[in-house]
Amino acid sequence: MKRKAICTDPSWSGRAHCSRCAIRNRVLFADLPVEALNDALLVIDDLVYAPNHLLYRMDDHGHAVYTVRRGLVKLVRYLPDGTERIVRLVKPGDIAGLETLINAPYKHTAITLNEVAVCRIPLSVVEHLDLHAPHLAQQLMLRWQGAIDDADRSVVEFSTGMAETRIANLLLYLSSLNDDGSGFELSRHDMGSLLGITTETASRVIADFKRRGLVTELPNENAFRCDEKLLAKIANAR
Amino acid sequence: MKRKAICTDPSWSGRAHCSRCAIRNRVLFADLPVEALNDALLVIDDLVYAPNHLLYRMDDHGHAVYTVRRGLVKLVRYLPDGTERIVRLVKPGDIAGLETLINAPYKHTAITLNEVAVCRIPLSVVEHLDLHAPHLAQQLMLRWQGAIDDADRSVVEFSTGMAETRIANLLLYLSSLNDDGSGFELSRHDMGSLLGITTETASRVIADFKRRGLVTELPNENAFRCDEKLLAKIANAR
DNA sequence: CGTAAATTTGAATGGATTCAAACGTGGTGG
DNA sequence: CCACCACGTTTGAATCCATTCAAATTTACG
Repeated sequence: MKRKAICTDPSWSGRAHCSRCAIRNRVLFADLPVEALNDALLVIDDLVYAPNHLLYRMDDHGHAVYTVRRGLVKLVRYLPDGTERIVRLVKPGDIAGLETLINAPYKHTAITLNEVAVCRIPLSVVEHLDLHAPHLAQQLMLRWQGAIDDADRSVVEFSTGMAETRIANLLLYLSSLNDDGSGFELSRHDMGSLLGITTETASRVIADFKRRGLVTELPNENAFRCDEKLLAKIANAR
Repeated sequence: MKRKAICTDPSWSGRAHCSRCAIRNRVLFADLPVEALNDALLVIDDLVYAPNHLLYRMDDHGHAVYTVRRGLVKLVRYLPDGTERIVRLVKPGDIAGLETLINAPYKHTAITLNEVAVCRIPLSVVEHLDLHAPHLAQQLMLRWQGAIDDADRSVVEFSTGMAETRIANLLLYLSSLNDDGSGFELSRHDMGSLLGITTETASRVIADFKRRGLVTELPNENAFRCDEKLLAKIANAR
């Protein structure tokens, strides 16, 4: 049961996020006849997933990309011993599964961390638009570069130095994502597998930060209010 | 003093590597009038740099991308304390400085590791070709995805687990690059800053590998012959 | 041949992991 | 409503691994 094209439905509540969408943005919109756009967007699904839901699995060859509208998605690889390593996080405005555009199978397993709202865009839509709207290539380049930036951050900020430094960098990053201070909480386990440290170490450092007043817990579970000045000091120490 | 367009000079010795070039490949070649191509390629420089030469510096806004024809280039970030962290390696066929295509300043400092041969391609050439040869977009996507693959590798294989595991993964990767076993040697210091460990630890592990017969030194300096079976065992252990 | 740089090795320290147990919280069923 | 269980977090103690600082050794190079 396919719903109607959400992007062209003025009553759709997710409309506010479209300006961040690689497909439906001002530049692209201007180029295309409205009917053609509507045709293409008709098959875009808007989906809301519960936390810990599998979006796609590594090595599957998918036929869709996912633009995240709300929440966080983790891209993970499984190490030879079975433990999971989070390669990077996909935040609102990012696209997961870009590799399908070059006809490669998914290179990670994608799992929601929070309640996540995504637009599922079939490969055929992107290819169709690519022919009729050259500007899409530029938009896609932006997303691609964004993925590289995030990957680089995983190396430099999240996988380098002492556990304290990594946690501080992570907290600063997460709080840079949310203006209001909600929606981007990670379990100690996920922190660990994103930072390349154990769950216990993540817990110890966070507990220590709380005692030192660097972070204060919000009524919201696992949400923090961060003292950005002091955290930055830790992140840049040594 | 500009030399003539190397790509169109049949006597050029680097011609064999052109098939791996994003700009000058079969698909692209077929689409374009020869004269237009020659015009565009005229300003492409082929350059050979000594080891440890700076290609570009982070935060500079450049007007060129570099396709590597021979050798290895390291992309580094400098940590707050001044130490360098290698984010990833650029190998033959890869492009360094892709971020200039979205008009962003360079996101790393690029330094040659070996004697490196590159083609320096001005941004204007790429943009010019982009208009006249739509297939270039697909080629660029491939390079972009390649960069992401390498960044992911930096996280999963080079920044995760014990020092032994990381070194084993690195040696396997390096030996997968060279069929003949030459050209891709790293100093202990560079190994360390790529793997997120100290120079001493890198040295200790390599020395241990040599004693255990996992690698044997070649007359070539810092070049190894690896026992891939045994190294894979170490990389997948635990 | 002699000096600078890179590699190797040693010993002590420090930090993270491991294994274990205690604690808190949410949800289920009696 | 409470007892109980499952699950995530916290804490502890011992061990292991990597770092640090230092020195010895080798290699590169003028």
